[in-house]
Amino acid sequence: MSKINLETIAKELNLSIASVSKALNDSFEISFETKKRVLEKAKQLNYKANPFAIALRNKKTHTIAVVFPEMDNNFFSLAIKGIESIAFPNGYHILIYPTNENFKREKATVDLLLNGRVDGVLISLSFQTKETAHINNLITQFIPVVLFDRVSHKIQAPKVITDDYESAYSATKHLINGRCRRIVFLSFSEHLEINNRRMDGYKRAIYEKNLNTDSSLIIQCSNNEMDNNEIIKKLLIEKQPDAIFASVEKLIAPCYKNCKELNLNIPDDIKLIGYSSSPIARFLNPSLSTIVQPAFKIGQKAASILLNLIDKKYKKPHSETVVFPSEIQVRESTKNTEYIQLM
Amino acid sequence: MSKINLETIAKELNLSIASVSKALNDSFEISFETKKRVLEKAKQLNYKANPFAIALRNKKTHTIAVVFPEMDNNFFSLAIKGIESIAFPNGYHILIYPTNENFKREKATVDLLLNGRVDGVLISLSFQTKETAHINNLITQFIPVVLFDRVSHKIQAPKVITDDYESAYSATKHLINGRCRRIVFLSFSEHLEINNRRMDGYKRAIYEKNLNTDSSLIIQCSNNEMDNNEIIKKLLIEKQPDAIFASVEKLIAPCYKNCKELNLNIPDDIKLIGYSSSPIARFLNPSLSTIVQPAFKIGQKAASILLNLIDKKYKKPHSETVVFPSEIQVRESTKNTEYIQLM
DNA sequence: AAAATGAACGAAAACCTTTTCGTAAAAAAA
DNA sequence: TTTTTTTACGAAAAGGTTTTCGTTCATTTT
Repeated sequence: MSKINLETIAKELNLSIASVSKALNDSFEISFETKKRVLEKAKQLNYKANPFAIALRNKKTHTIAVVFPEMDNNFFSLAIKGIESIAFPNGYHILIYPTNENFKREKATVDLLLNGRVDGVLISLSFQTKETAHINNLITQFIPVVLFDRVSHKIQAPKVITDDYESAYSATKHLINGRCRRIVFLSFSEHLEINNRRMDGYKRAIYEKNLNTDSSLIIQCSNNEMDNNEIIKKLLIEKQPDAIFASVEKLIAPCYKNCKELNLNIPDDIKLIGYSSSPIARFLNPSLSTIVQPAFKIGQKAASILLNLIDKKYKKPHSETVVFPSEIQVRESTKNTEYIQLM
Repeated sequence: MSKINLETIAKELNLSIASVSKALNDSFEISFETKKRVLEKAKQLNYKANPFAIALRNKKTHTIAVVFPEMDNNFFSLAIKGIESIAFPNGYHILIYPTNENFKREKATVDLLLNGRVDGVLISLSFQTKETAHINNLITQFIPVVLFDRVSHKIQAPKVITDDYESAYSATKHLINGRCRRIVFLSFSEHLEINNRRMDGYKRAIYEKNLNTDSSLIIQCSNNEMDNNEIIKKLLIEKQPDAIFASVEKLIAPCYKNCKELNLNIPDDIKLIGYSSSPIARFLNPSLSTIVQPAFKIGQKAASILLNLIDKKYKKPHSETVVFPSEIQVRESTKNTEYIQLM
């Protein structure tokens, strides 16, 4: 069965290709009669417009790309779900490019997108990303870009983030109020501004209470699961912290694991809080106090800004930063059971 | 800055468009000298080939689609990660189409793919899908399709699944060995064959031990979180089961929740096991016994079969079914603590 | 009745690339 | 030297669509 195109329909109806195209696009130049005939014939022949011919001609792909660090990550899954909830109803297709937290990979994919494959790009930076020239290239080529969550001030584009400084400050204060004095901050990537905003929120709360002026309780983690496991085990033994603040979700599991192995009771011996988008944090043992980002909303907002950018809905060059509040959910892992110790 | 195309390069070098194209594609027809000049000029002008023109001309998109039920789902996230690990190194782009477990949505997206936007499609059926004509349409149009996890025998295409019957049988036997007699099976979608394979494995184990001949302990769940919560609460009260077997991950959280609310101790009062791809099942309270599917591998295998299909690597019409084994991980939620009751 | 307007459609260019086939000149063979 | 082969390149078609600009014929206006 050979391919059905406009010419096929045109020939069958003794029309020109132009008229068939116009009829299908409901142009005013075509009579009602003819439109009807064309529509019928198109349906009868099961005609499907070739999306590449359309994209080539119209310079519009109706496709966006999402470049993000990690596929198996509750936050990004939810964010992409939010993106999709905006993109699909607006007729946009979504290409995904997980970078696996790898800068080279991120740069390679962004470079790939310079050829006009997509109308716009949503990006959340990788663990390793320190320079952002590759992304600025996109912008230079007039490809709309919106950053979300892991953003950089070096990129002049709209950004959608959460109140990282404030939420980290609150979480740390929550720990301090729970009588914690040696609070470890598990830092993720020192290059990422989101990490530093969270760390600054932590530091602020620490300094406010004059807890420890040195930063020996700020622990740099890696992106490697095994390494992190060792780092956390070592820290539990050497630093003797009374609380851990995990700046990203993936650092939480090794905390549970090592506390269990070292016979450290959460929350009696050590309290634990962390950023998390897992729906089952409340069923962990003990249930985990979390800072929850509105991942779905972040995705939605980022996507809708991107679509507006694509459709040139903004008068002036546009690079607002939208900040969503995170929510702290207090559970057992930071519960104060001091009364037991008093007995 | 106007768009750079082959013509731009051709004019600058006093060559024809044809020669430039051939040079860039390293054709034997072009001299080494000329190739070098073209390559240099292309780099200098920052030339990027238009992917749509190429796709139009070559009838090859280097893009695949993944149609799957749910974005925020550990299994599918991991499976897509596996897909990506094969697709990207082979130069394929990935379009994602979550259906949100909705049949209309699934059909609409599959219909969308009939226009040749992609070279092939990976599909995992939605909760609601009972008929598969839409997918067979794809195959009729010679668009390669590979099914994974949630497959249907009505579709003649390669399939990648797990040993659902066997793993469900083993899991049920594990519960029976733990002295469970009233084992509830939480069925997900009665239309999905995967659900029925798992249910059959459960039934087999039940019948083998002559536990209950009626099927009143097979509980049909929905895709709605609130509904499922009510269903499970009701079942715990009315059926008084001593074990629950959750056929999908999303039914596990409401089990924990309602057991806690009804003061049912897991595993003393009631045991719990379920299919899950969550990395933190072992940190739940109590830690969850799981049946783990090799989600990443499933994605990889499905993708590599699809790419072979696209490249026509198979001599004959190809519709093998690849079955991966699942792994049962026994943890506290099914631990036998009978000795406590003996005391 | 002549002129102006409007409705309905077609020809052709443009979007950018690849590939077939043809051609000219240079090199090799006769 | 003449003929054949090889090397290196160009012209043009094809892939499918949209859009601009004509053109024709019917209708309305003066």
